[in-house]
Amino acid sequence: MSTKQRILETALELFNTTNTQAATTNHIAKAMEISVGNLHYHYKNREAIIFKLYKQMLEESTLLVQDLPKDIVELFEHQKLMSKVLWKYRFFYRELLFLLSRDPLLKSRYISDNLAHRERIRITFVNLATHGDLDVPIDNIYEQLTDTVMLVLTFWNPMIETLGQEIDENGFEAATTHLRGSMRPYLTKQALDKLRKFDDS
Amino acid sequence: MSTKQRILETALELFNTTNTQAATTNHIAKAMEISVGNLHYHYKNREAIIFKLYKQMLEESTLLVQDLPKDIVELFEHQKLMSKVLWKYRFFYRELLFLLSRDPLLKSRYISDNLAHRERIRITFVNLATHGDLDVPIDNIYEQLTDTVMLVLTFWNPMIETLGQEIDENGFEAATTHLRGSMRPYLTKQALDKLRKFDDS
DNA sequence: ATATGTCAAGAGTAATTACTCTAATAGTGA
DNA sequence: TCACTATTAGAGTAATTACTCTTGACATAT
Repeated sequence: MSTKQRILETALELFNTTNTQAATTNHIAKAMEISVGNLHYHYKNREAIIFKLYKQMLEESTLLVQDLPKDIVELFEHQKLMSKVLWKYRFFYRELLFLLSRDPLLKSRYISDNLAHRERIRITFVNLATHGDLDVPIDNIYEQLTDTVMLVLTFWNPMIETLGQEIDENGFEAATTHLRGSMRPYLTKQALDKLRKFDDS
Repeated sequence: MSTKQRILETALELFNTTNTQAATTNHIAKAMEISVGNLHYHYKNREAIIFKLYKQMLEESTLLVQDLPKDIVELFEHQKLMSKVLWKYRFFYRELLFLLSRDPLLKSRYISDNLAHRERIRITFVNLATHGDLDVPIDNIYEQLTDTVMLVLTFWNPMIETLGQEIDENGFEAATTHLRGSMRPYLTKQALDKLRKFDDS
């Protein structure tokens, strides 16, 4: 593997186990046994590493609009994928607001990505209604559910940590359960049937 | 006002406008025009200041168990109070996980407080059901709603910031709206009536 | 009056951070 | 082979951080 990629992996590992402030570029270089000069040859500074990790995470998780989940099962399958990414890059969500306050570029980039993400989630719920999985009595239920998903995706793991529990790869199941609970009042009989089958398989 | 209290206020102001890493003890001292020596006479280090601010915040927000909201209106009134505190100490929730990772003492303290807080919220929902404001078909709805409240209280403001919106004192109204939306499927007619009157007054 | 504790100033410093710079080596295409 | 570019090591450093230490002013208690 290239040094450039190894730097990312080592940084990610250190960021996840400690935090981005404690893991300086000097530490990262030492941990992977290369010189500081070498590290700085590949990445200008730590911000650049974090930014690259962010973009990498984005590539691993973004669904294009045409590939949005069409029904309830696809939605929960997609959430399974997301949970892996959220675990892999857990340092990022742990420190999210702090990181954004230290890097204006990352901040503006994250915000515009996040707005787009929010819109895709909203569209997904409209899709679900169109496909008869969701029964939406009032219009602003879409906003309601969208906000719930945003909160859970971004902050479920951090919340778990504030309750003294260690998070792990599978810990997101609880989040999925929570999301289902939030949607349940609006799920149709058809959707519930699909989910039952999905759970059995 | 005592120097000791002025330090807290200045630190809070700086923490809120930038972040806890950028606001060093040297900066705080300079901002309030006292010497570093003087600042360190009153507080051992920055961690001590943050810890004190945390305890202050706690005092301003904790309800004793006997004073828990008894019905839906008291609940939302309490949330109004909480929203002021969340705004006043917004730096804390912005950086929550980062701060906990840097200070083990704060971490263990916050976690035990938070667990107690969670329990009080759960009890409040049981209270609401007892008073006929909440209709709970399945038992785990209590957990569901408790998790929702925890997420919203702790992370609503941070989420708003990740969508590019500035938060302010009144910004928590949206959070309240969201919470109501989450509870709506389980609110009784009686509760909805109370809320209508509450909104009019 | 003297002693004692409190509060404050500010100079000084060890340690750390976030790099830069130079020089050397390895690889690659002409 | 030679020229050039890419990669790497590691010494060196300016700036910052997070304090400590000494000194002195005041207030109060004895």
